[in-house]
Amino acid sequence: MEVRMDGLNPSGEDVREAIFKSAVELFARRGYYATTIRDIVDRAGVTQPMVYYYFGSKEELFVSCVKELFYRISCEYKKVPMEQPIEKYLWEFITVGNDIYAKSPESILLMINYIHYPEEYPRFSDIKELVAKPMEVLKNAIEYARQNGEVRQEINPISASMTVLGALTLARTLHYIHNFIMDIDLDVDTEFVSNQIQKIVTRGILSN
Amino acid sequence: MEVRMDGLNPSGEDVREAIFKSAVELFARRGYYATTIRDIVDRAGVTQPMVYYYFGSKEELFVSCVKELFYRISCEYKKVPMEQPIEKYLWEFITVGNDIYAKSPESILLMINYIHYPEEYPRFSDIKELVAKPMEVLKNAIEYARQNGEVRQEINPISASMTVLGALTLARTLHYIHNFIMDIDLDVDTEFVSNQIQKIVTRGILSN
Amino acid sequence: MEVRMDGLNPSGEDVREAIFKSAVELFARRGYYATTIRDIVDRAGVTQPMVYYYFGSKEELFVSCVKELFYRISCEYKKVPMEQPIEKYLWEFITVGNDIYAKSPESILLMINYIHYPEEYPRFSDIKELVAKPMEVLKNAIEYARQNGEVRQEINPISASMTVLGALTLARTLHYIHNFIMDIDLDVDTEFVSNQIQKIVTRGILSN
Amino acid sequence: MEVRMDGLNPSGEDVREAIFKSAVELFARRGYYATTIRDIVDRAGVTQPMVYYYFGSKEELFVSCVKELFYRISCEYKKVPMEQPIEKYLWEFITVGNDIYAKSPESILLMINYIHYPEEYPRFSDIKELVAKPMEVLKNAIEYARQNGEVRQEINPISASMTVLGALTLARTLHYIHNFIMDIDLDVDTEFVSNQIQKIVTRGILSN
DNA sequence: TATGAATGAGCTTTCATTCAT
DNA sequence: AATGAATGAAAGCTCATTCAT
Repeated sequence: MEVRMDGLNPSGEDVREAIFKSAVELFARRGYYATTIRDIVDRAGVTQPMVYYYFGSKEELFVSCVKELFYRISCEYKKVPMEQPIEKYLWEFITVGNDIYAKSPESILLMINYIHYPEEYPRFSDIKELVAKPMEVLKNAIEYARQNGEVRQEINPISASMTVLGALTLARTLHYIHNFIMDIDLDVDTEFVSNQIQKIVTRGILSN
Repeated sequence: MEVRMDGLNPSGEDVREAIFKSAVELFARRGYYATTIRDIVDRAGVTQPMVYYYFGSKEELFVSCVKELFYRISCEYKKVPMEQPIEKYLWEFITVGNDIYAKSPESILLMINYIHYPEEYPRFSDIKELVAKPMEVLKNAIEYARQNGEVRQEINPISASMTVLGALTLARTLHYIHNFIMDIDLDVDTEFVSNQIQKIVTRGILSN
Repeated sequence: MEVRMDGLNPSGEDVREAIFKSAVELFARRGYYATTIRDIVDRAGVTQPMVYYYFGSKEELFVSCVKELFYRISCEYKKVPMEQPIEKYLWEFITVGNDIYAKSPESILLMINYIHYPEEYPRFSDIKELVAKPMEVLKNAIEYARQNGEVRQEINPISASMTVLGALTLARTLHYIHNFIMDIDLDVDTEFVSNQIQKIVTRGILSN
Repeated sequence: MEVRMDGLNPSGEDVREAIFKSAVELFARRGYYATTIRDIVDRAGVTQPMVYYYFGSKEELFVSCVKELFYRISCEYKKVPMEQPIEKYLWEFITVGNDIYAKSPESILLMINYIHYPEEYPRFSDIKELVAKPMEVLKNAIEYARQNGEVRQEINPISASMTVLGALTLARTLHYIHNFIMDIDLDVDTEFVSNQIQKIVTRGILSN
């Protein structure tokens, strides 16, 4: 499997890419079991055996998607510099997630779902560390601020980061449901809610 | 013709109950599509047609489960009295959820999953209001405290309740994954984390 | 199984009668395999096991219906007196069938279907002679008229009776389809068509 | 890559054809509901999913069969030239049907059954016109002869054609039952009976 | 007589996957 | 690198029938 340096895809890689994209969207919206290979290839405009040629099986295709997305977002999160007030850090961290969600809600959704679905998705040990990465990045930043005395001692960094990510997760999910699936009672403006979450948590953890 | 005190039919309702219980557990852990009627009846120790006799179809069985669980937890949440400091209210609210989770994690999981799974589960318009209920109960309490001046004016009650519920949701899910599915990196002590969440949010929203 | 002399039915026989009636209607319209025991008992307002109590099985219920109907119509046909011009006889014979069809199209339909459906219905050797009876009655009348010189020698009575019954059968079926099932192109006035059939066949077989 | 002269796909269309043939035979003999997909594929020597690959569903397979057969026979009937004495026309018309019946009784049976079975078969509006076609062809010929004065004015062409087709239908059905299903009392020689029917009807409708 | 509850067998249909080309 | 055709296994569901009362 030849490694390519450029961003362009020859006809061959186009097929692979089309499958990948279509798979992410469908796995995200419908889940692993409710998504069929036919759905994926129809949307991608390719034939069924191509999935097996490029990815080996449905499961491997799924793993590829999840890994790739978790890897990408971890990278983005890591770019946020820790050497700044935790208040600002938090906001930038949240913004990174919001931007990705805005660009392709499915990417975020797939990750959310994967976490919130104990057994629905196939679980693979080599995904473990990837799944925990984003939360770890945030935890490290809060820990760092706590060592600086910026954050109260009694605050447990992992719980704090869980609070932030859990809140965002729910907000984005409800937003998605409201906008794309059904008119549930809660209309969520992600921008505004994100801001509120940041305010609440910041004040909740700051020292003075 | 044995007479029973509980109002249930001698054997009839037992079968129904067994199916229900087994369905909640499996739907919660595996999701709707990955759970088969055969799985459910095998675990319940009954035969397939019984599902159709008592519930009509897989979908109706699922709806029954979700409705019932959302209804039950809403009732519990509503019992928490609003006429007390928001700090205490929050703690009691969180405790109610934790207790249910402790008793039957699957019940909570199913509700969590149902919310976090845009299209995986079948969606039914008559579930809408039930799904939104728990969050509404919490929102009303925060709104009430805000009108009392206990909570800062700039705090938006819906966002605050989303923060609480989202955080708890993620905490419980990670706990479940860690304990029941796979040894993911984050070992979560729900008691402790709940306490932290309550602390952070309380401080984050209180007036002074 | 007590034999009853009167036409009244006690509550017991009511159930049996209700099942029978409902069965005839449904078997006639939907056929044997497309009619379920549930359909029958629902329409009859009784419970499923009653069918087995009174008739033993679905098949036996069906046999009862077919036998009974063929027997009844044979009796009616036999009442038409042979000692009259074949032209008049034919008309009376046709009229008997039309009257029954008018009163309960399903009775006639069931017989028609049973004949025209080689394997759809279960076949039972003891039904054989009953099925052939109506045609035999007509055949005998024509044979009688032929011996009298009223009908041409070259006419084969069985073929002639087949012509009459086949024509009537098709007419009634198309009438039924048109009126009860779907607006097929051929609107059939049974009275008028019967008259035509009688005219054509009479002239077709008469001597001079 | 073997090239075939008949335009059919090497193996592909063979499978399709085998399913079609087997379906016609079984639907004709047993009816729609008593025929299972398993029966069809077993007889055809193919696997179950092939039915869905080529026809989409049991119902669509059935529709294909009925449509195709009605279409074929209509075409044959239309080939009989109207510009000849109605006596000869009738004979040729009858012969066309007899030939097809001789070659594959099931084809004719399926059409007969479809007409004589009000609700047993699924009914589709787009089959309506096809079903009425053969009778229309015959009706037109008789109408034509009537305008020429060959047929009496008081004869209604539609009733006359109903007489012919109904008679033939019954004759063929009884023949089929006698020969293929059970030894019913009426042994029918289709050739002879057809001849009789033609004689009776011809004389029945002719002018002088 | 009558019933609510229960069942084994079998139905149509779909799925992930592979083969021959 | 790509495809049309094919398949074994299993899904959701229904049916005629029976059991316990």
